[in-house]
Amino acid sequence: MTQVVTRFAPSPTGFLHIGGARTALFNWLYARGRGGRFLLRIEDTDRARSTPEATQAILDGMAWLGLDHDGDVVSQFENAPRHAEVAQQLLAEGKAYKCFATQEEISAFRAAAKAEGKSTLFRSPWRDRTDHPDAPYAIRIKAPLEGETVIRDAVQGDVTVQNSQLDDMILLRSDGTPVYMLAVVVDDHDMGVTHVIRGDDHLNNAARQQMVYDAMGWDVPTFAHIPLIHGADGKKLSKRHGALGAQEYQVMGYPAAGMRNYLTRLGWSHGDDEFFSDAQALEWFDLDGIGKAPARFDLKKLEHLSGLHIAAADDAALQQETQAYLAANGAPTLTDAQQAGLIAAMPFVKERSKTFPELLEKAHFALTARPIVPDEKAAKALDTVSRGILSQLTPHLQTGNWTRDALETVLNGFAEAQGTKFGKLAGPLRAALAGRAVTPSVFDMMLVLGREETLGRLIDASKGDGAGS
RNA sequence: GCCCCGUUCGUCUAUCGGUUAGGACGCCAGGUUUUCAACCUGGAAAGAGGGGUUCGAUUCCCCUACGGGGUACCA
Repeated sequence: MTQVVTRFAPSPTGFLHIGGARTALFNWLYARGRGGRFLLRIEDTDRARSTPEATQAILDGMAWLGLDHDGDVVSQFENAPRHAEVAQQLLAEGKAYKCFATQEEISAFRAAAKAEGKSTLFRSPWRDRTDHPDAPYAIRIKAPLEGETVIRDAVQGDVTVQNSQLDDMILLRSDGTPVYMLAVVVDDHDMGVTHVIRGDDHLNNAARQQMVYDAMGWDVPTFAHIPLIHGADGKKLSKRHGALGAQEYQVMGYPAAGMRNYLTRLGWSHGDDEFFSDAQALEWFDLDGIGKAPARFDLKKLEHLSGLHIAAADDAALQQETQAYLAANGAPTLTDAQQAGLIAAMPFVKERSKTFPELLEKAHFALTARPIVPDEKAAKALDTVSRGILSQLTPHLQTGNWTRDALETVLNGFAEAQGTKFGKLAGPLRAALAGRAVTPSVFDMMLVLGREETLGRLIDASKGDGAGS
């Protein structure tokens, strides 16, 4: 049993696309779940469109998602000499030939063929000629004219393409540079890639690529062409569907674990399992669980899974990720006091938040120092009557144990004495302690804050300090 | 134009000839409740259309429709 080797091979022409992120994730899952290797190759042969910034953006996106690769990042462009060498070998073996047709001739042919409604497949007249002129030439593969090529795809099944539908593709351009179709095959072979998991936009091309494998006598890797992700309207994902870049989801505050879970489940299934850990995904992921139909991106479900992952995550890890979220947004870093407050509040805020901005909002009480400035909704809860009640309550909290049970006894007793229920007290208390209307339980906040801070805030509020009234 | 692929609730999906077509998100109605989140109970909601094959089709085959992809000296 040979070791599984997968690879992710993006073109560095922009950020890490959400679809690309999923492709990378599938490759990562497949390799890592089997003790294999996951490689990264940048397809930068298009010099005009490739930029170092884009490469970095892809690396950053993968880092956010926790998709670590093995070995160095491979530059396809740097392998150009090797690609040319393969083309020359094929030429020497008579499996490829020199084509002197100019691009003008070819496009003129195609235009004419199209006008007549005939096949635009270009049949080079140079395939069998030996009377070569002294002129620039491209190297074309000598593809079989008859028969069929079948791609044994792990997701799509056997896909048969008639060889008559394929022409002799160019291997090396007349300027000596290799074409992508040659480069992928050579690189994948040289890198020892055993499983090519990629978008199904490459499915048809796989037939042409297979011809190169065959001509070189190389083993064809296992292909798995996965359907692309579509937008909510079923059309190809584009700008109008919202965020396309994987990292935009980090900026919006989704946890990487939630994103991994969601993306894994999008177009792949393991029975009815919806919410799972990385360990489970690694154990369960397999090619035959991948669907053949394109899936639509659903933000609501991502949000739901994100909430479950935040709730299940380790406090310290969440602390780190929350700060990374802040950094990704260019927000000021947390002070030491805020960090301490956040970690103390974490157990109570994580189970009620779906995203980091929501978590931060609910942790506001632990991130802010006196005097607490209430927001609009909180201010409404701190009217004159409420402030009066809070000032009456304060003395009751100056003695006794500072435990949940003790506090419940005090507050419920106080409410009863006031002829009301604790529910009526909660609003003003919440507003006084957090300056917000949406927070964790008031008891939890009091415990996090401690007696001194709690009393200070209650006194502030009952005096109207910071309330702006 | 030609070629390839796809099509189960609004969405993600299960089903691998025989099920009251299951689950999840979302939605609706209740419940719980100190806000939010979570949670509990119940509900509405699907096999694109048409032909076959078969005792029996969501499942196998064909056609149509719709969607996607490919058809470059782009990647």
